[in-house]
Amino acid sequence: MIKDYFLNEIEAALLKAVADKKVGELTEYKKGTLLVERPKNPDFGDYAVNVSSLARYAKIAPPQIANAIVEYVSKDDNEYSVIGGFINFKAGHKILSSLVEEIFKTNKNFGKPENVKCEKILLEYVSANPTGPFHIGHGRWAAMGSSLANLLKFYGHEVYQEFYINDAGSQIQKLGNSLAIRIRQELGENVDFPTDEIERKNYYPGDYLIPVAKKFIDDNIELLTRVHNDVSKIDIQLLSDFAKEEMEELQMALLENFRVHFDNFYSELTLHKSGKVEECVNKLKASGKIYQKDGADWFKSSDYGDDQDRVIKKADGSNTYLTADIAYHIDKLERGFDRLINIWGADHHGYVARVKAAIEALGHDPAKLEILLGQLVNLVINGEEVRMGKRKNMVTLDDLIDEVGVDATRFWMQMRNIDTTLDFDIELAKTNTDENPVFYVQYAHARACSILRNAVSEKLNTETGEKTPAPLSQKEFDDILTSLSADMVLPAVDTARRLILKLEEYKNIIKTSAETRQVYTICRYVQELAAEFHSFYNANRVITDDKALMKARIALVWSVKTVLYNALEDILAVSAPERM
RNA sequence: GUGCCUGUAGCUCAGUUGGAUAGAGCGUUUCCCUCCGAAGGAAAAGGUCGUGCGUUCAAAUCGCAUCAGGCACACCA
Repeated sequence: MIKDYFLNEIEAALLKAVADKKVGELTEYKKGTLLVERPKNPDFGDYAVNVSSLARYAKIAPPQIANAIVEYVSKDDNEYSVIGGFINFKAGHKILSSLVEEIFKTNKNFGKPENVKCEKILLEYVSANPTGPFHIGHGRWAAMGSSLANLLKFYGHEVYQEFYINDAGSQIQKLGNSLAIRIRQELGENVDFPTDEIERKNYYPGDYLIPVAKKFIDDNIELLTRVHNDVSKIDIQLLSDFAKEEMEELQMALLENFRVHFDNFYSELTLHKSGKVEECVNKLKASGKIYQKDGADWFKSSDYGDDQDRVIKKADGSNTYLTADIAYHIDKLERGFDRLINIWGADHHGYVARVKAAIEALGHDPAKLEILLGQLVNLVINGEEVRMGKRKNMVTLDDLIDEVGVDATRFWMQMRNIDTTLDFDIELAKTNTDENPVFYVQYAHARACSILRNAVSEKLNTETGEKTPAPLSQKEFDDILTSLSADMVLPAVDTARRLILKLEEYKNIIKTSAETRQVYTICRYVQELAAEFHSFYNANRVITDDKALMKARIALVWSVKTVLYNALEDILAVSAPERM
């Protein structure tokens, strides 16, 4: 990266200057104390280093230090200038043109860091209950999680994506009971969900079980005849399982449509059935961190930083949700992953301490578990926030995608920092295309493709009917793609410095984005690159009579197209159309 | 009451382990297509970085306090 190159030059020069005692009283320099930054004012240069922090040891003024360092720098065709305590750096043509060559050589792999220590990562996200359709919040985790997986893989890790199905517990009974009511309604009985608020909480009154009820009736004509349409005679477990499977199918289909591809769906139920939960409880008991109180078994999680102890086995002998979750995380670790990354909604933040506590109590390293807490999504309709909840007529993720499309939904869901509450303005995302950043970026890609098409197409004058030959023959164009050298880019460098620097930035964005798990920086980057490209396009003609210049600019356009495509399609899973 | 997240332009948000004149999009105003996609570009206006103290050469960034909003505080899942 250019910034690394620059820092290396500065540090090497500084060490030489120190050795020659030219930096006041400074006698040693530890690499890494100087930081490269972006000058606020681009006129100063492309990158800068502030040496002021050395002043207290050198006992001379920062400008003197800066000048001393620059004396020792090997400049090549790059520019170095000193303003105050800053050493500014302006990349020369060599660096810039070879960057374009690098994009051509690496293509799909442009920006992939080298020498990454590959970790085997289990990324768990969404993990919804199979009791209903996804709501909008799930969409955020689905989009972010799948893109994070793409990013981490590209970065060089091995990523296994898993969805934990919460298919155990009382909620499944609730689901079965709710389906029973819907079936009875379909069979013509005059029944409905309880109107009492507290009673109603034992049911899922959403409309979504109506089609499930219809399907159940179609599939079970014999059974219904046998019981004379008396639904109460049907085993409730049968209804629960039926509804659960239907919901799971719906969820899985939606995920695929949303370009989210899990490697595994892990059923909580199988965890209980396999005895792993019980095994886990026994191990915890053996560790001596369990005590009895009020007839329940308590885990002393407060010994590991939790603010209070937690029940692991209820007085009635059944396990809590936490118990299964502990067993699940232990199972993940035993499957040999180096790192577990979970995306959880912020409403689950209370669970972080207790799960980590249990991991530690069972002899594993809690630092292996990394939990990304995401703030929730608010839906904004007509400028008003609509609280999301599991209630009737809620807007489902499915509805949202129908209205807005997969591309826009994915982009909007991940364009904000995970720490901030996301306001999803449905009107804005669906009606107002020009306020939609995803269109802006896609437009840049389509425009780049269009220029590349025009470069090899003959032109027809609609008035005279005359044809002018293509600016470049297909062979000339292919030659650029197959054997572009840095020298060929040189004619375009002066008018494209900002664009090339922005392309270069992609390498750094990939690195920091992957290391901090913040995919939204890629959404921002892609908008910035699009803006630079639009600006470049308006200021410079790509297809011109100067063939060398044209080829150089074609190479740039191709580079932009490639980087946009890689970021959109391969990481964000947003389509990069060639025409719009 | 306790814990976590947030507070930056009229609105939505950036601000890279503290650095030069705090940035972008939308909205407002003014320009730019006989020529590669105007779904675009160039420019202007718009700020006490919630507030107050502190740390230091330097604070939107770090610490403390405080105000405001969100989320969570189960032998539910």
